[in-house]
Amino acid sequence: MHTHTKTSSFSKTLIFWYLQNKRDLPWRNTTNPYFIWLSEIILQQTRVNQGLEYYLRFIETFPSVKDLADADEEAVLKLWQGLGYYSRARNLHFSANYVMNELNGEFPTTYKELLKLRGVGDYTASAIASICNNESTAVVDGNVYRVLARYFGVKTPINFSKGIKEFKELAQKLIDKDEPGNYNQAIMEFGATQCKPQNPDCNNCPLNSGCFAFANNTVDSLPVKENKLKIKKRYFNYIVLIDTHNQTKISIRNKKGIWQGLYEFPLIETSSEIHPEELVQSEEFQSIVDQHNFKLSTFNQQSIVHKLSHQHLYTKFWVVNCKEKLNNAILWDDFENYPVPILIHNFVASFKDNV
DNA sequence: AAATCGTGGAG
DNA sequence: TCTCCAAGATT
Repeated sequence: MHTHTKTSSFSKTLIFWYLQNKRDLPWRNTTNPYFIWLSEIILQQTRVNQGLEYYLRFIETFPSVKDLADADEEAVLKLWQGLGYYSRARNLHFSANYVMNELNGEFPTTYKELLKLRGVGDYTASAIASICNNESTAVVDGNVYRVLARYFGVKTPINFSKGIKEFKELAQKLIDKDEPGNYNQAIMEFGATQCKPQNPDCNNCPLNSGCFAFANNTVDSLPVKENKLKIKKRYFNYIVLIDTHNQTKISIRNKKGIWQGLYEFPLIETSSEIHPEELVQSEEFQSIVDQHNFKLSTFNQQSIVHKLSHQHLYTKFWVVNCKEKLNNAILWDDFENYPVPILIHNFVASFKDNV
């Protein structure tokens, strides 16, 4: 069989499968580029089940790109809370303003113009352009790597520039130019529900007759990913102040790194777990707490290990009762208005239950 | 160009 | 429990 015939039937089979098996998802009932953009940003590195409720909340809260642009960045982060990779939310808000101010409020639909939006890379620009503008720009996401690596037996590692380039070129050859949007969504949906990472049902697969990995029994080892992720351990000590007026103190993370733009309790980071006496005597603690007017009680003897993709945060929440009214503090009742990492959110939720 | 950015579900 | 990894982008 000639390659052209094989690739053509590959794409047609995918689209045929898709039209019969696609899930009914809200962003599949529109080609409004603003909505498609929202869905694509939300779904970056995020499962459909996790992103779905966020999408519904975002289109309800911000029905148009103008509504999003007019909002405070903090409000966008608050709506994003719990979804992770918070730069997506900040870039989303920045790009909404860019569309309003530089593009006269008209959301772009061409691959080239979409790439200019902060937070929109090759994948997202390809997705929106194919769905909203019928452009033959092939998407390459985690699903596409897997489907192509298995079907065509591509063993190039997918997490280095060589593999990224190679898979993009292959995907671009395969795209159905008559219906690029359907093709792109088809191969992703196929990867998500049929050609799954683990235990795919290969015996009941419309593409198994031409699949390299199925024929060679290498489904489990494709795609190839060279993972040398180093997990760093960090030790966080949050100072949870409680004063005589139902107040506490929070601060914003305004440096680069994790959780930029989110709030947290005053933080003392140490190089290892620290004893209460040592903590109380430290300069940092004394700059946060008035030396003569507090009583310390640890909330958790055992550190809470909060696991990020490449950091493990060994966290203790040190509850400190203050005997007078704090300055520059917020009411506990206002706490829920601030965007916070899920680690902080969970602590406050359990803390409330225990009081 | 490799490291860095969250969170949660599945097996 | 532990590992993988999910509609990636940025630097």
